[in-house]
Amino acid sequence: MGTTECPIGKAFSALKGLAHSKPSRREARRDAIMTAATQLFVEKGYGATSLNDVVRLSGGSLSTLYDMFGSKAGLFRAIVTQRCEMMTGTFEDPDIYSRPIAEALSDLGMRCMSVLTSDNTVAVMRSVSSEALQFPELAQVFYEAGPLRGRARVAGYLEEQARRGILTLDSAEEAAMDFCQLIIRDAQMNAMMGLPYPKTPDAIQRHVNRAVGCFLRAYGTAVQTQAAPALPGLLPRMATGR
Amino acid sequence: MGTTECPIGKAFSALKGLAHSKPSRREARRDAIMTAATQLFVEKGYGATSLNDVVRLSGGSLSTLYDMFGSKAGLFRAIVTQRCEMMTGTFEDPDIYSRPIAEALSDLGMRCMSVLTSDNTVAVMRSVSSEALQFPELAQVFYEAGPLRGRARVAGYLEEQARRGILTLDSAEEAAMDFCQLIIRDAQMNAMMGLPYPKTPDAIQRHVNRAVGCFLRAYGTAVQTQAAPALPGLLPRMATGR
DNA sequence: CCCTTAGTGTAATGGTGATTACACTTAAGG
DNA sequence: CCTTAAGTGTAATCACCATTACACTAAGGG
Repeated sequence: MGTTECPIGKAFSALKGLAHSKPSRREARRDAIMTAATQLFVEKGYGATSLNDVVRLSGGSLSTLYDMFGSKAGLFRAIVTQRCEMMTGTFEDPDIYSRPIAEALSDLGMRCMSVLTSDNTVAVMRSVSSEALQFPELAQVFYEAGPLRGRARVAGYLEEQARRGILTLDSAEEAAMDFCQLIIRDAQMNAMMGLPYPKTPDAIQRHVNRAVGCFLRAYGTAVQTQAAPALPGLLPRMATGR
Repeated sequence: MGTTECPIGKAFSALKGLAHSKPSRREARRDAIMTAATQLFVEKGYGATSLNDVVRLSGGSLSTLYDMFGSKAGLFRAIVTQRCEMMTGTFEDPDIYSRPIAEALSDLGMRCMSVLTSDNTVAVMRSVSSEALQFPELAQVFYEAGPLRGRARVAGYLEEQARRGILTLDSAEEAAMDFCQLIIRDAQMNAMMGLPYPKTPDAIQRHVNRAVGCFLRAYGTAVQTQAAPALPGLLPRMATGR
């Protein structure tokens, strides 16, 4: 069809991912290659995957791959940055500010865990750290897309709660880090190394609630509380500022 | 050359069961190869290091290398397990039980950080996670030598303090994990990825104190005021509003 | 001095895999 | 239908590297 012929538009839509209606052959090829390559990199690792493997799985031809990505490294970079972008945005929940803090934190915590232990993220982390020596730039890309952004979101929330007198903090960033660490714990590292970590929604929820309890004991504005903060029972207490 | 008595080398060979006095040429060769290989694996990664590189650096010959380690993978395994063993034992300090808790925890925390951010450990972690797909057994070796042992040590200490009524915990293991995470934070991950993390003793000390404070707020047995802080920077935050 | 054993050097062998070259086939606009 | 450009398949090219083979040297005990 006589849809846009402009090559610039094409390049643009390639970058943006969506834009025009035309899957434009090239798009399709590109996607197929990236999908296949991602799968293989995840399964066997970057080093152990040959481009012939990729092509065999994606269909199409080696020549096209080179035409599109320039080199194996280029393909790798494209995939990692693409998947980093995917990680972003899972933290959005405009609703948290209107909910009781324990509930909101639990929600943030669950999102945090779900992002961090998703196959995609684990794969990215493994790739990035594995190839950190060959592709140092990617660590930066990952850092900005993941930890930095996620933590900023948490910090923003914590700061607001501090303003309301519900939390007591000297630095929202520091507290946000603590929060994230308490949530994540060793799940991140274990996932990367193929060691076990909590996987069922149930186990995760239980773990998150525990972590939230711990965090609130450390940062909740002091009322002399130590009584077991089973999550639901934790809510009422917040009414009295200090 | 240098066949003069090296007590350390001797102790090493004693470990292996061959208690005989000879540093035996072979020992020396073995050490030289492992040292060289370690350096290269750390610098360039396992995949990017060729055995010829190793031999070029260590002196000696490829044949001997094969005679001793059987294959590249064998050499890798030998190195990783050796360095895992090195990680163990840095946590020993029989003295902690007699000191104020904040001080003891700070000490544990410092040890923890120093083990975790040592070049050696970072290298091991990077190697293990990089090659997790090819050598899944190594993850286990690492886990038992590192996190498991370290945490057990911390848990033991915490348990005792709970018995004394200084801490309140439902599970010493859980609390120990929380402690370790608060200490380590993202230093571990960042180190692996080549991103920045606190390096100067001063920065580390400051960070550890902060983390210990946080931990004690969460797990210290509740009294109106936090148990006497023996460390500067550990002062209770209750007083300081913002 | 001879023999054995461990260690050395060098040069195959064999395989793998990134990258390129090239001749061929589509797709589709004009 | 013809032309052009993109996409395809296959087979080179070129390196690199683990692994092995082999002929050689050093050391030390007898």
